[in-house]
Amino acid sequence: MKLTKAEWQIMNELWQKNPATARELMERFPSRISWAYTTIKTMLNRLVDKKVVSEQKNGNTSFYKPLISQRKARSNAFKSLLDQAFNGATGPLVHFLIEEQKLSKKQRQEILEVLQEEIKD
Amino acid sequence: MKLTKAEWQIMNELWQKNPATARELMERFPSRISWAYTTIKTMLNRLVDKKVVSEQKNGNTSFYKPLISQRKARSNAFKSLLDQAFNGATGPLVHFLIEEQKLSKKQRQEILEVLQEEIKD
DNA sequence: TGGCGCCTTCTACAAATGTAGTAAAATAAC
DNA sequence: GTTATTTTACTACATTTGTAGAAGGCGCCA
Repeated sequence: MKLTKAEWQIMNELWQKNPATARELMERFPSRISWAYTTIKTMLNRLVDKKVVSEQKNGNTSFYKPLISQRKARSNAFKSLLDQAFNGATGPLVHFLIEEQKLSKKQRQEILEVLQEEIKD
Repeated sequence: MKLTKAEWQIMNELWQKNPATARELMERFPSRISWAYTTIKTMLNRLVDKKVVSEQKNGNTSFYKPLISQRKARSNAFKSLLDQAFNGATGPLVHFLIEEQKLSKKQRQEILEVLQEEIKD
């Protein structure tokens, strides 16, 4: 299930506050995102249509919950990027990651630690 | 400059064969992509509009060239993913990469080496 | 010199995306 | 109860994306 940019913004909050109402989400958005309330509702409706989010009414108000995990969504997005831009190969991506100085020294150090941990087995 | 999925398919070939005519690109596409010739032309036109590709006519025929490097395009795409799905943090991505077993042991080892090299300074 | 085949430019059109307004219904506040 | 506030459901509309057909122009061969 492919999420659009705007949908990601919604989902990113929804994963944090789960379940949430439209207004709650609205309030949580960083100030750079200033959508009309109805815009958020529209997005949520579409996400419900896409079966990415569930809607549960309590009285007149809808509560929304993510139906896919952030992990899963990330996995999908990651895989798309890989297929699309890196010909499906992790190798080039990783090389790229490293060579492009996308990583600060600190980040490298961090990864190194994770890796060392991982590799130990 | 954001590329769409279809645009990536074009660009992926164009980076390989540069410059290329629309028909050349068409012939290079893997069989799973079977676009009408005019579809390709449309995509190319849009890429030219977006200033991602240049068009040079030789007689009646257009030759196209990428105006951005594959590397740069990848960098952009990567950064978008990072912002969108990983809150801009490389850390989670890498964690994810590792945990999801996207990386073989060999790849991990390889990265480790690169990183160690890098960090030494 | 009339076709044939290929190239180009224009135009088209449905689906997806971003963004919201309106009106009516439900709820809260007095 | 009446008013103010919130929420929902519907509708709207421009842009972008995916996909391509139609029509006209040019070179080449019979």
